[in-house]
Amino acid sequence: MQITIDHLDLKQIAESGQCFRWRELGHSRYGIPSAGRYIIAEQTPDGIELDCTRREWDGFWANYFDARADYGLYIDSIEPEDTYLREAARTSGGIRILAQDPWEMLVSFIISQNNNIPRIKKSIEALCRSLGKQAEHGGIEYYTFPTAEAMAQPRALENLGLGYRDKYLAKLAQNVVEGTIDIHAITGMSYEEARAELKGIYGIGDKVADCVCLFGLGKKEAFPKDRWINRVIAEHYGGKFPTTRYEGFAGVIQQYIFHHEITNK
DNA sequence: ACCCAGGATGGTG
DNA sequence: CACCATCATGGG
Repeated sequence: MQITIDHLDLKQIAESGQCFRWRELGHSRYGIPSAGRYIIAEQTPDGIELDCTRREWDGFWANYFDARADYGLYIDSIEPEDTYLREAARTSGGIRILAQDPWEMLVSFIISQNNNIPRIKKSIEALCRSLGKQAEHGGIEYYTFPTAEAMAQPRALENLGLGYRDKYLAKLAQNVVEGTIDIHAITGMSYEEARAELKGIYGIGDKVADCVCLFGLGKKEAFPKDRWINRVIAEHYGGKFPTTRYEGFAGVIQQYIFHHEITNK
């Protein structure tokens, strides 16, 4: 079905570093898995074309693409004299904050630490291929994201190229299986509560906690600061970014900056 | 061969 | 509080 929507550019989202499992099937055409579902999306002049029903769009994918939010308002709120940010929004204004699976975000962003995006994708692919379940959609074969139970099996995380992060993931998976970590409970928390709870998990600090909040818990006020963002804050904002101006959606602004940086340097 | 990566931890001053 | 070595691995 055809969706008419502005400020949604699949290519920009695919290279925005928030999703690691989109598969490029052709020019501006992607296979997208999420939470046990799968969709094929293609960019059109005034929106996107999806191989799902209206019911599936209304019930799941509209939320996934944050389609009910007005990103024009976010862009228009940018400080007019902030030429750097206006330029970032100009090159990256097609990004939306995807509502992804919290468990997948936890695992993915633990893997992301001190790592580069191509290798993050490879590690996650290896994880899914080894511990996920084989599935098929529209002739495309793929692997689902592994459950905590699968990842908690002894030696399950060996030989996947995860590096030193495997011990964080093993502990996380065990705690989720035991019930020591309750992801559903965290989903129901405020940003501040969820962030504090996430930071208590072995291997999760400020940055990863904010990524999970932003991409997995729908907390658009989260503003993850990685090396790129910190560099921009130092070079363009005198060491302090005015997040209060963008109250409630600073994470959207953060994505414009991040994408603008990694695609132009 | 070298530097770097969507950082976090544990130790030290 | 701030700094700092260390952590696996491989992309560029």
